[in-house]
Parts: sequence; C-alpha cells; structure tokens
Amino acid sequence: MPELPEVETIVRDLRPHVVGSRVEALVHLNPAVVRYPDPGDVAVGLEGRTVACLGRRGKFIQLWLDSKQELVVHLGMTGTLTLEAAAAPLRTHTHLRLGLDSGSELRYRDPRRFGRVLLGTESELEQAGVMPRLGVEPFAPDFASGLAAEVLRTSRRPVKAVLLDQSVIAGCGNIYADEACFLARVRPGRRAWRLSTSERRRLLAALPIVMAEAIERRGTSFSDYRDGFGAKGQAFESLFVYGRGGRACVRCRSTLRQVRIAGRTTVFCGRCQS
DNA sequence: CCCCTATCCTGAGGGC
DNA sequence: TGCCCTCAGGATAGGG
Repeated sequence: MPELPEVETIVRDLRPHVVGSRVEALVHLNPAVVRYPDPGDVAVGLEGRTVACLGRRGKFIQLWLDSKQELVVHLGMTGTLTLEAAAAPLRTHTHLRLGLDSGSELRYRDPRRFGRVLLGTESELEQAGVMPRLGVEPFAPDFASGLAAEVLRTSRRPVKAVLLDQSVIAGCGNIYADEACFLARVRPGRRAWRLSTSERRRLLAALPIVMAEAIERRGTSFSDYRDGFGAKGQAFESLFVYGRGGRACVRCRSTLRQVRIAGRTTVFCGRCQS
C-alpha cells in the first residue's frame, strides 16, 4: 500500500513531466471517487488550468493549479497515479484521466476504491472537513523533537497505534511502522509512554531511515503499488519484517512473530525487539 | 481518552 | 478448471 515513500516516489517521478503542463481536458471521471466538490464541478476547475507545482503531505498527493486550487489525490490501498501516453490501453478501474497539452495523460486508478480525489483551495478543503489534520512529517528537521516525541512520551496506546496515527505522524503506514520498530529494537505492542528515552529516540530516528531507504529503492510493491510510470518498486526485498511472519529474523535467525495490534497485521522479532 | 469492530471494495490465494 | 470462502487494509464512524 502506498505510504510516504511510495507517494514521494510518485511525486518525484511525475513532477518534471507535469509541472508547467496545461490540463486540456478531463477525459474521464468516475464521480464515485470525488469527495469534494460535486463531481460535476471538477471538470470546470481543471480544464484549461496549468499545473503550478506538485507536492506531498503525508500520503496525500497535491497537484497545485495556477488557480490556487489543488487537486488532492489519496491512493488508499490500491491506488496508482501514472503518466501514460494518451493512446495507451486503458486498464480497468481507471477513475480519472487528465489529458495534458504534452500529449500524455495523468491516470488515476484504484481497484478497491479506498482512495479519493478532492479539488479546492486549501482553506476550502479544510472548511469542508474533507482534509484531515495531519501530524509531523518524518523528514521534517524537528521530527524527533516535536509532536511525535511528545505523544510517544505520554500516550498509553501501543507504539504501533501511535505510529499509524496520521494526526501524529503524517505518512506512516503498516509497513514502515513495523520496519521502524524492528530497526529500533522496540516491540510494537509496548505502551508508548513506557518506552525509555533511549528507546523513544531510537524509534524516532529509525522511521526516517527506513523510509529514506525505501525511497532509494523506489517503494515497496508487494501488490498494487506502482511508481509514476507504472513500474514496480524494489523495496520489498529489503524489508526486515513486513510480510515475513514465520520466517527467520535477518538479525538473529529466530522465527518472526505475527500478531494483530491496533487492528493491523504486525510482524516483529520476539528476541531482538524488547 | 482509547479500544474494538464494521464499513467501504476487489483480487489473490487456499481448499476441495 | 472453477467455485466458494477468507483475507488483506487506510480511513472513518459508531459502540463500549
């Protein structure tokens, strides 16, 4: 599933090809994926606009237009946002096609439809209540000293639940929560407030490390994730624990345990992570 | 405050 | 070969 490293890879892929392009037409839209505004108004806001810049906040892709509006795309579990030739064969579950003046098309596809699309100004989306309040970015300079550290220090919830909370840490999902816990040698089921200062510091240091590594490998494609050009990422092969329950720990060779924490499948090493 | 569960949805994979 | 069942989970809403 697309988490911060996957979304970042897509944004970096698309940016040089999309910024400065004019949206000639909204070729195809599945109204069901539009959460705001009324689907009928999306074409009006997009057609004829130029893409001013492309950004990311947490797991949200932000495509800023010269109108000060932004097209916000959340990929959910199975979403992809790819640049393709306008004549390229159309895959099933393609919900949005944006024809660009470059001759290419920006295509949003999402079989499970857990993703969503928004269009509006920043304040408009906030007022409409469709854009959640997001926590700190793992690559922000003050990440390890800010909100995330404070919540981890005081929350009685499991560490894993805090890591997954988008209002605390923006962009962390199931994969990198488990990876960070492994690298920091912290059990994901521990109550956050019971971590020692050293454990908490290790955990906060680990998250940007595992994410940076994943970005270098262009993201984790264990199922649906694809980069901005439709290709798979290579990070899955280098993950420590995610998807490896029952197999040997890469550090101590003992069998990795798989449990459910905060409603999510969680894998950790019972020997390395205390 | 916090946990758990159901909900949305499709495709993959196992069992037979 | 094919059918049925279960499971996967990001975000959110509602119940305990």
